Amino acid sequence: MTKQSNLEKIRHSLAHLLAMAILEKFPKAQLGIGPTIENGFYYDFDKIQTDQINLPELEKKIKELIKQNLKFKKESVSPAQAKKLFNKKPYAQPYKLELIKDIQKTKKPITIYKTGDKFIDLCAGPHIKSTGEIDPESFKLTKIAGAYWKGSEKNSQLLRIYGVAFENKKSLDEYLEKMALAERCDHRNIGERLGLFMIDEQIGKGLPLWLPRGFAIRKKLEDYIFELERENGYQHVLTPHIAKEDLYKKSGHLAHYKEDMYAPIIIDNDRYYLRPMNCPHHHSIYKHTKRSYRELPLRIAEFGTVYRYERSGVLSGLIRVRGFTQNDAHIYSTQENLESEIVNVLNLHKKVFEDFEIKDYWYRLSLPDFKNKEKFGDVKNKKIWDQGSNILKKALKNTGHKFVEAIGEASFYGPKIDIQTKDLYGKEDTIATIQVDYYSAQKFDLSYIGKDGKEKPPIVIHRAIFGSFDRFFAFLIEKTCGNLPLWLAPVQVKILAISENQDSYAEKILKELKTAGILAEKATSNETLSKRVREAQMQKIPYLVIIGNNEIASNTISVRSVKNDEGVMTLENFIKKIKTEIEK
RNA sequence: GCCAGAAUAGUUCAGUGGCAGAACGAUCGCUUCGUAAGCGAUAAAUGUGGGUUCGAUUCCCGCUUCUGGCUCCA
Repeated sequence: MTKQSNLEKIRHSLAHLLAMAILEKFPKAQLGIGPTIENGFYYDFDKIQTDQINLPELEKKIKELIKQNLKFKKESVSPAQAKKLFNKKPYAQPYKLELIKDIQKTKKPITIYKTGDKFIDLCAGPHIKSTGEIDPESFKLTKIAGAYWKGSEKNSQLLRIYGVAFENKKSLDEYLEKMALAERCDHRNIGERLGLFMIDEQIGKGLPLWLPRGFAIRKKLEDYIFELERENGYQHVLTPHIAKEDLYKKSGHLAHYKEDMYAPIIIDNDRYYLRPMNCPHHHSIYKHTKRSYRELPLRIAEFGTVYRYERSGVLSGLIRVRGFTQNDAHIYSTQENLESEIVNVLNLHKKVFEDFEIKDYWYRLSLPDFKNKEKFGDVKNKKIWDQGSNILKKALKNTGHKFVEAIGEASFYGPKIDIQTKDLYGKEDTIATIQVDYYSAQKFDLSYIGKDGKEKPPIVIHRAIFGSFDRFFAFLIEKTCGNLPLWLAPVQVKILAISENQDSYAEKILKELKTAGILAEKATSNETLSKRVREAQMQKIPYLVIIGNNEIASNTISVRSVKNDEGVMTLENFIKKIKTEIEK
C-alpha cells in the first residue's frame, strides 16, 4: 500500500473492526477482504447466517470496540508463520491462506495487523495507531450484498457488508444528506413526476415507453445531433431491428455476445435475431456497392434501436435497459485517414459536451486483456490490436486529452475510447464511445479500391456520441435535476390567466407563441393563481406568462422564470428574448 | 443470473389473521382569485399462483416486478 490519508486509514481500520465484530458473533465466519472504497469500506465474509445479521446491532458492537481504544500493531511475518496464524484449528481462514499464497508469488513481504489482543488480520496497512482516533459517530453500516470471491462468478459468493465513514459526524451527516438530495434528482423519480417515461411490467422489464413530454425532449436531442452530424459529413440511414442468424455468425456476435442477445425468432426454418448492435447492418450498406478510396471516409449514421438481453439484475431506469436507441455511426476509413478521423470524432464529442455544458467527464482508453480467453480468445493478431490501441492513444495525446487506461475494457472486436462520467450517487458510467475495428473488414469482406487500383480493407470506427439516447437523456435529467435548458424543455412557456375573464386574451397569446414555434400551454383558470404557479414550478416549466386586467389594458404580458420575476413586457419582446436564449 | 431488501388507489405512504386509511393527483360542483397548495363531493388499491386457516392484504412457498450490490455493460 502506498501513502494513505488519515481518513483512508480510519476507513480501513473500521473494516477491521467490522470483521472483529462479526467474528465475535459468528466465530466460524471466514474472512475475505476488507478494503476502503470511495466514501467508506467493506468486508467480505463467508459461512455466516445472513438472517442473523442486524446492521444496527453490529454498529453498536463496533462502537464499543472503538471506545476500548484498541491498539493497531503491525508485524512482519514469514510465509510459514502467516500460514500457521490463519490455519488455526478449528476455525481456519481459507481465504486468507489463499491470499498468502498470492502474496508469496509476488515475493512481497507479508505483514499482519493485530487489533487489541484478540484480532489478527492479514494486511499491508497502514492503519491508525488506535481505535480511539475514530469518532464513533462518524460511520454507518449501509448495506448487505453478495459479492464473488476475487470478483469471479466462478468462485463462491461471499456476503459483503458495506459502510460509509468520515472524519466526524458532521461530514457523515452531510454525506447522508447529499445522498438523500440526489434521490430527488434521480431520473426515475423525475421521470415519474414530470411524466417523461414509464416501464410496464406487461411489456417487459428494461423496455421503457416514452411519454409525450419525454419524447418531446428526445426528439430535440435527435434533431440536434442529426443536424450536427449532417454538417460533419455523416449520411443517415434506417435499417431493420432484426436480422437472420448467418449475419451474427459472421459478425462474431453468436460466438462472443450470445448471452446478451434475445433468443431467435424461428419462422419458415429461418432464425431471426433482434439486433444487439447496428454494425452488421451498416456493413451491409457499405458492401452494397463497390467503394473507391475517393468515397472514404464514409460516415454512416443511424439512430439505431438495439435489443440486448441484459441479465435481470443489472437493469436500472433508463441507464441500463434491454431495448435502446444508440446515436450510432460507423466510419469506414483508410489507414491514412484513420487518425484524423478519430480526431474529428473527438472534436465532435467535445463540441456536443460543450453545448450541453457537460464538464465532469474523462476519457478512458479501453484496452484488451489477452488473459481473458473468452472475450479476446480468437484474437490471433495481437499486432493489429496494438496498432488500433496506439492510434487511439496518439489521437488522444495529440488533441491534448488526458486519459486513463483500462485493461480488459475493450470491445470484443477492438480497443476503444470511452467517455466516462459519474452519476448522482457517484457511480461511474460510459456516456459515449469511440472504437477502432480492424476485424470487421475481414469478417464481412469489406473493401475499397485504392489509388493503385488494388482492393484494400477499410478500417471501421464505431462511435456513439450520445451513447444511447436513453442513457444520455437520463444523464441530462439528473445533471439538471429536471430543470432542462429552455431549448430542450418539453413545455417552454405556461400561460396563466388570473381569471376566466382574461381567457380569450390568454388564448390569443398562446396562439401567437405557438405560431412563433414556442412550445406553450395554457393552464385552466379553475384554480387559484398561486396554485397554478406552484404546479408549473414543480413541472419545471422555464417560463410563466401571467395575464390579468393590467396586462390586457397595456397590451403586455407579465413574465416569471424559474429563477426570478422578469417583469412586464410586450409579447414581441418576450418572443425575441426566448428565441435568443434558445439560439444560445 | 447470484446475494440482500421490497411490492397496499394514478403517485407517495399508513395499517390489520375478521368491513382497507390519508395526502397529492383525477373527475364533478362551488369559487374567478395578482405570482409555490381556496372549499366540497365522487371514483379509485392489497402484483400473481398455490398452501396453512372457519377466515389471509397480513403467516409460508413459487413466480413476476422494483431497489441496492456482485459479475456484465451504451
